[in-house]
Amino acid sequence: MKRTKIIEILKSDVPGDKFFFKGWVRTRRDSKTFSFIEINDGSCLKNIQVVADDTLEHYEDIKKLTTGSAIAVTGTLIESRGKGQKWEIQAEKAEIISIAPDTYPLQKKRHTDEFLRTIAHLRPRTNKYGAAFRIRSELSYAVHKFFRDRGFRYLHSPIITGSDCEGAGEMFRVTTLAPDSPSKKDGKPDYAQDFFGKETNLTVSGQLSAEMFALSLGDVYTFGPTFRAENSNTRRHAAEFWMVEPEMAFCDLTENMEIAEAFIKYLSSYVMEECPEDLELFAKFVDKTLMRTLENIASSEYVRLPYKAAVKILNRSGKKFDYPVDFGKDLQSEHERHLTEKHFKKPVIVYDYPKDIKPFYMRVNDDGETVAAMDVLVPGVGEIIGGSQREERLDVLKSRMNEMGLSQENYWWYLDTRKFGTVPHSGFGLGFERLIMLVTGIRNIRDVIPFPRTPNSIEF
RNA sequence: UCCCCAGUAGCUCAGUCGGUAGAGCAGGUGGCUGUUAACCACCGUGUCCGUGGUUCGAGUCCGCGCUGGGGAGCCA
Repeated sequence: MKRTKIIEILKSDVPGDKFFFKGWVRTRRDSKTFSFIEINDGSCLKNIQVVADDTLEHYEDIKKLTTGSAIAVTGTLIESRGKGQKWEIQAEKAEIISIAPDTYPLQKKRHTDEFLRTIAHLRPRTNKYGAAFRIRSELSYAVHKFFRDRGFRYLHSPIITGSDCEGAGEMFRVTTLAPDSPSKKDGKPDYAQDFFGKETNLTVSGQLSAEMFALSLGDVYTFGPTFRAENSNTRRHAAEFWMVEPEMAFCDLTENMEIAEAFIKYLSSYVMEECPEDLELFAKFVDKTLMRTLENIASSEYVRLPYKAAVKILNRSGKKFDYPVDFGKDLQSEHERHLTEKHFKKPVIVYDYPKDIKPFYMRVNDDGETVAAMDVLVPGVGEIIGGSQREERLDVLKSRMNEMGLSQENYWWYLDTRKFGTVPHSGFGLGFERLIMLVTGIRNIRDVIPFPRTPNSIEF
């Protein structure tokens, strides 16, 4: 008999069908002449309750089934006589696959997130983490669907990069040189002897690649791992995370913001539509305001706020900030939080930032002091998207690179696109983990990625 | 990297004024019951994070270190 997943069994609308299924025991309750076994196979949040009578073969062994054990069951679907579940399975055959010893760390009670992080290899077997990672999977699909439906092409940008400065923070070095290699030059590793013949790192962004392809295929996006060697110790940062980076040709900042807003709205609607059961768990146990937040994210008009206007609002707020607000200074977390959580109480897109605090590739505005940058700020998570219209004018781009001390030689291929058929284009980066935090209400990035990499932490 | 907080049984925590550690859950045994984090009775459990100090005496006070968490910066 073919195995059926529990999610399919529970979709039944008539009793009487015979099923064969496998899973892990979540809990067992014994009665005089039979035993209730709740089984979960990870296909959905719900367990299926199995009624195992003492007339079954190996019933003595069935009574030894502990939480975490694995079992295969053949039985008939019947309407449950108890409360709490519609269906249950009257077992005809129960075959024990393995018994988990009583040292199994997951118990039938609530554990702290901190403890579960120490057993990251087992935590997806809990309701909460199972739900989080099913949602993560569904949202990955939704990302592809959103872009594909709009005619975007999916680009695999490289993980190893030779660009010595992608401009987004500290990088992890990639090398095949032995640590004690004698091939040193002026006390530094002699990269000419290295695998690629030059210094290489893990990528901090697929943007530059995406620009090249946007200027060829039109609309493209990347979706892959990204690495930052920053010594960041916060609940919002990881050294390895996944980023979605669309890049659009013939697209200005306004259209860029429209796509960013539509993207977040699509993803939050998608998860409400496709993952109601898993979402309900988070609304119940993690964040009581989650559904209201999601409705807000999915259906409110996002505020468009020039940086200068943001500074004005903050200065007039009457609120004492730890850091002063002033043109030319970047907005601090406390400022972003005030705008999105207190003042507007919904997502806010701040744009046209001072050029001195932004990277070389952002397009200089006509005022000469701001660039066409935008950040999407959401309540609770903060910055979830950062993007810009890219500088397409060769002369302006070159002088910006000079100002910032970047070598044009290393970017000859990047500059080529401004030489040959340059066009206005724009793009942004969305932190995928931050999106999952937003839609689940989970407060720590370490709990939305299977095996988190953070400073001093890479056990799994 | 900086600031703040925490570390006690397998897990979640309590521990008074400095006087030699205890509860729930989990586990074991028995009972009961179409049960729902089942219930009832009984049973065991400790490098009190490590290290140095103060003290007659330290889980408790002080120094240093380690680990974890929160906030800040960096950003997605």
